[in-house]
Amino acid sequence: MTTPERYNARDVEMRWQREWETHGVFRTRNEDPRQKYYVLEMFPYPSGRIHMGHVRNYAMGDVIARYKRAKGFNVLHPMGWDAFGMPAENAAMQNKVHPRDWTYSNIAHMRGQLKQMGLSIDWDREIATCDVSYYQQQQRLFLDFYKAGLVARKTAKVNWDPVDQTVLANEQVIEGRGWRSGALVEQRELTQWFFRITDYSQELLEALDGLERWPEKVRLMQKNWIGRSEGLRVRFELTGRGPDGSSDLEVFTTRPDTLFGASFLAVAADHPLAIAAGERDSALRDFQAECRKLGTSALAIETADKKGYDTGLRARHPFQPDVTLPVFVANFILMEYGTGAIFGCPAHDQRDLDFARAYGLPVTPVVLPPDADPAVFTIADEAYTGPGTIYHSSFLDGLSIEDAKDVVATRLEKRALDGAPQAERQVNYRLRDWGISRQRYWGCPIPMVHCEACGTVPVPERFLPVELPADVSFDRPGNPLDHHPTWSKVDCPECGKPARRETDTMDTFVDSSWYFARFTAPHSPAPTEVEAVDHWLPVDQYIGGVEHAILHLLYSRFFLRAMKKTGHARLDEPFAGLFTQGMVTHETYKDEAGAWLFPEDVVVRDGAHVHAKTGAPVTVGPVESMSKSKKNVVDPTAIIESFGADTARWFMLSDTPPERDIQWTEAGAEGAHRFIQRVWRMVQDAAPALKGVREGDGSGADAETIRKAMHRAAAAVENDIESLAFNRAVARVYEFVNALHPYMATGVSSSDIAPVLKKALRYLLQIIGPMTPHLAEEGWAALGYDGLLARAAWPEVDRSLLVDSTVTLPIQINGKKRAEIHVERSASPQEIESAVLEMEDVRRHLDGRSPKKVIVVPQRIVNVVV
RNA sequence: GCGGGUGUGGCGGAAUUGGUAGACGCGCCGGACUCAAAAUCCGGUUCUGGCGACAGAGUGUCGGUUCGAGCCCGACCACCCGCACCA
Repeated sequence: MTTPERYNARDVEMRWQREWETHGVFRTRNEDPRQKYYVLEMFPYPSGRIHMGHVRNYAMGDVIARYKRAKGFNVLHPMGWDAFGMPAENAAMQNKVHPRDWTYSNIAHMRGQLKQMGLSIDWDREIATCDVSYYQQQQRLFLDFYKAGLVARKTAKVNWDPVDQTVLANEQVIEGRGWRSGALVEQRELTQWFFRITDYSQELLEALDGLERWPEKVRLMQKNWIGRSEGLRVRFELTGRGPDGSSDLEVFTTRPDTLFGASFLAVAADHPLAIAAGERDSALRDFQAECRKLGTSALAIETADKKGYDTGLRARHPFQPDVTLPVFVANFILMEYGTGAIFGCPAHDQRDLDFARAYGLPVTPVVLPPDADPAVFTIADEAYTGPGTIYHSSFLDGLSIEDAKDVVATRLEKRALDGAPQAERQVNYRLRDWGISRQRYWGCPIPMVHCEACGTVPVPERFLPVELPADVSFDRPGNPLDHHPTWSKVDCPECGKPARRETDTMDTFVDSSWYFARFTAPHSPAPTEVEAVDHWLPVDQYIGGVEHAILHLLYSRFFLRAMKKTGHARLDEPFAGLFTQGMVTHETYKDEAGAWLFPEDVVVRDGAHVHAKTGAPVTVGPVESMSKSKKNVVDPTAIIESFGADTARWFMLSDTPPERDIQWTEAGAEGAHRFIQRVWRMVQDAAPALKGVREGDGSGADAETIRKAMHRAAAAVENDIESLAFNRAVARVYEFVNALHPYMATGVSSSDIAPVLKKALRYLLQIIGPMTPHLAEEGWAALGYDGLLARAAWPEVDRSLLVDSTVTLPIQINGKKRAEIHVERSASPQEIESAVLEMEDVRRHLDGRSPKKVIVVPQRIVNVVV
């Protein structure tokens, strides 16, 4: 046996990457007549370096892309950059580098890193959302949406960071403070641009049912986020005029059946009625200020007492004219939901109960739990929200909750108050319109102009793109576009008089809401080419982190609908199949002083973790997802340079199911590398002898064994990749290699085996091709096959070899396995039964007893019951 | 609080969906090769008892259905994730 030198992964990988590129193997044409397959991984933010999460994500996507290509599909597998956003501006402020330069140099570096991974990407379709050619099309979409009534400008409460002088997204507010500045975030009323996503609430909800290849978890999260609830808007007549002149107060409720249990009304601190009342009551104003200050963090909500302020107003109960209810301003009512006002039924709502107890309001149960005694049933400190029968409720007595809701609604709908129905059935959603205004520089400018005479005027298409100015400064807080001396000065497109350009830019989630469509015709002078969108979408398999379960995935679903409405697409749903992969984790390390340590600074000596340089003891902490703050990160480049991309890819696919978190370990990486070396050695050792051999079936029992092994491996891996069970596919490859291994030494020179051995090695290379493409390509060439493996078809599977003609059946006696029997696959139950009862082992366990029953499941099991 | 998920050897995890629990990998133990080490190769590795054939126990806990349960049903425990004053 020859002992070749070790496999030099870096040389080999670079060589094949060049080869693929020269031959344009991964370039995809829209006109290709083969069936299409669109596989997409969520595109990265160009932070500067790829991390292990990217490696995992893109390794999975690449397996699918290469596999589908081998299966004869015309595969679209593009890559781009989610390139706008705050980090570029932070870098500009900290390092005096222009966001554009910072971003594009990051992209260049990361593109190189991704190419090192050997991904089968059509780089001709690469896009960055900060390219003018991209964002000008986005401006066009915005204008079309505007014309179609999908854009609104309205005033809303936003998180305002007083130090950075900018709006922050909810995710950027941590414990009530700006994530960057650490300043206490204020709630401000600002006029902002919105997309009318709520127009599609019902549709987005209903269509979730059709997304069968989405994780149930994500569909549920979206469903809860949209938050549909059916209820009733009820107007309560005030006994006098409200401070704002109103004569009634409208509340929203999902429990009209409990109306007879109402003991108060409450409105939000920002409710118009409350604001009007506050104008003549300074104590109320203080209370309102206190409410606004109240944090929205989980802890604040958990611990905050229910507080209220009696306005002195009284409202009439709709069905009990002589009963009046006090109207409070309360700290637990949200202006954003429903009408910003409720009626409180303490007996059947915990918050209302807490409130009622605090203010001494009556607690009247009106729903009697099943089997409860009405004479005894009382509410203590827990509201009753379960099922039951209505009582203490006049004409509703004896009805079910559902029936009572309907009766109340029907009665109040028919009754007029000030000439309008007193109540109206209403479906309410939690989903809010999508505020897209950001007071930032590094984003897509909103193509609008504010004119004193004409109002808000859209920029005409012929003036697009509205380009970001290059000369901006970051030497003071706030939006650099606002500080720019000339940029916002523009003539009104309608009247020609001096006007002001909109200086808000779009939320970066807008950029990522349609990039998947842009990939289908990335160089088009229009946002999309409808034919191309039609051809490629929906994405057959989308892969990314579950952290986007709501925002990005919901926005994209809305966006494609909006694009359909404006003629840029013809379908509703962007992603037919969604897969959310787990995170990459690593052990954490701390030194004696409690400071975090990088994994490369930690070594194991004599079974103990110590600092690599100082030898000081190191504490091993819990395994957590890789993060810079805890320093438990491993740089993919370091791994690729020492072990090669195939090792990194193989590791990421091995062992752990792709939806779960995977722990990166040094030992695991070495194990993966060992496998790469093993396959390489196996192929290289065999290649000289096999190169001239003609593939065939071989003859004899060993050849038969090999043939079965290869067809089974191919069938199994195919099945595993189709179901995204990469860890199982890996295990099947190991099994196959283990099965082949004993034959390698002598088989290559045996005329019985060599032909089938060669074929088996070809199968092996084709099977591992999607996962470790460089290794496979190297072996393909070594064995003398023509062309590139990357272009080769998936091996054909002979189904007849997948089953043996004989089977081994376990024999249980009273459910315990006691023996096995080898029988023809076709053996009849009767034959098996009599053979089993003859067996020595069986007789011994029967110990003279005669079986009560013998259960024979053909090709499965035999169970003898005594 | 509401919703969802997970629980299998020392570890990551398999188990054709009710039919041989622990595939495959990591780790560990032993052996071969070597002056030695690395690499590689061979063997072993759920636990308990036994030299052994073998026997007993075993998939978070308790109970149930079944000839047969990791898988189905009921009750519970632990951990993880999402949402959360949504009326």
